Amino acid sequence: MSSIDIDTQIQLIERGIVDCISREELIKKLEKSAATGIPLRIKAGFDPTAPDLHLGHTVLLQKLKHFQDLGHEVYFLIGDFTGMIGDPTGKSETRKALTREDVAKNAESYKAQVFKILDSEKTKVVFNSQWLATLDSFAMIRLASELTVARMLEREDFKIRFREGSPISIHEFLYPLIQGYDSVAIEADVELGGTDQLFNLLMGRDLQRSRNQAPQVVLTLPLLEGLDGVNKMSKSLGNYIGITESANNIYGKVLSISDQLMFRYYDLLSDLDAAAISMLKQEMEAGIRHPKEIKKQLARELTARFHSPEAALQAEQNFEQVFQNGGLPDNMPEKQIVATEAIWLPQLLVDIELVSSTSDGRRMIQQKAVSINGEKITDVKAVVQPQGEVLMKVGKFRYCKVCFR
RNA sequence: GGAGGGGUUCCCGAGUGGCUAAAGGGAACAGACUGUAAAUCUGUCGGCAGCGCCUUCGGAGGUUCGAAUCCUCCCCCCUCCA
Repeated sequence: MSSIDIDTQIQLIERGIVDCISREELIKKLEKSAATGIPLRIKAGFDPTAPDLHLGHTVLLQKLKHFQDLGHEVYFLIGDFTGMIGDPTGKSETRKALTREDVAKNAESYKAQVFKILDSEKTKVVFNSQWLATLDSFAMIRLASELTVARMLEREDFKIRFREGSPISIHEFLYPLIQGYDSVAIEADVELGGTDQLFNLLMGRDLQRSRNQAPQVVLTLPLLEGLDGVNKMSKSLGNYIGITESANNIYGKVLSISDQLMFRYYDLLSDLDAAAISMLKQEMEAGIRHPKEIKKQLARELTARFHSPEAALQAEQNFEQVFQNGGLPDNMPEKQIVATEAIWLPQLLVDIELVSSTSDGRRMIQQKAVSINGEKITDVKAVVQPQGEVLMKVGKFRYCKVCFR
């Protein structure tokens, strides 16, 4: 398919991946594709409930893009059917069933975000309800007969929960089964997923084999740690950088990560090659470059990726102005407040959503975190006269311009 | 079906009649120090115009001057036996 030689292709594909099962099969598939001109089918599944993509997702999306750059075809699978079962990996919350409208809406939202990275020409968006909704119970039981409980318990997550006596619902066993069946349905050549998906991905191979298909090659990618540097990046933990966030947010959040985490982000997210990254590391360790400068470079790169180089520079200027020089942002949230009488400060803070309750506001004032027009307020009984515009600030990050009317 | 253990504030987890808005840890937030990094130190961490009042310990009732703690019924989870 691609005119690039196989070695170069493999090199690109293998960059940053954790598992490749198996390399030989991958090479064979690439060779065959090159010979026949038929692109490989690259599968990756996504949960239909969370259409807010963050940097963690982009690790996988970038890899899909690599395949597209090599001429292959991406099957972007939205698990609208499996979403109703709930992936047992990690959180065990039962998910509520989504309506058809929800799914359609989420899919649109996905597309808008995903094509910031993927090439829409080489992407097929598919829904697994297409083939799963018509799978009757007879077929389902037949599918279940292809696996054993012992095989299921090989999976780390199940093994641990079984050993500890935590509940495992029967339907959770169905999830890997169905995900594997998806691979059969679209005759995937390669499936990508996070390292936590390894078991599910391998299940696809098993089922494809038992149905006389060539087993898919499984590639796993590392899970990106969130801003806390400990847990994996996820929306529910609030430790994420969303790809649709403002340039200022992306830039600022990247700069707030720890130095240690910074190189992890370089490794997993940057377009710089390994040599360039280790050079940066050396420069930092030798004291030639300040870690903050290196972090700024990363922040610029990532901000530019989801916005533009110009926007990234602007975000940097904004950052320097606001946080390094203690200035004010160019555009901050504004709130209109209608009032005729003086407002008790904690109440005002609640009204403009800078704090969650007046008790909280009172605490912030006691902790010297509140300022009005740059002036620290320490009296919890303070009131604000409703005139003109005032700049309210709580802590380092919470700003609001209040316009009284 | 039988026997036993358990559900506490964002999370983990103490608490078995008043001194308990509830120990301790984590997370989070604020302040100091800084590079909006890490580490560290200090403080806060249910609500309320606040030294007092109100709402919280799976749910609903009850006993008591007083209940997270005792009783009754219900819901949910776990373990062992079948």
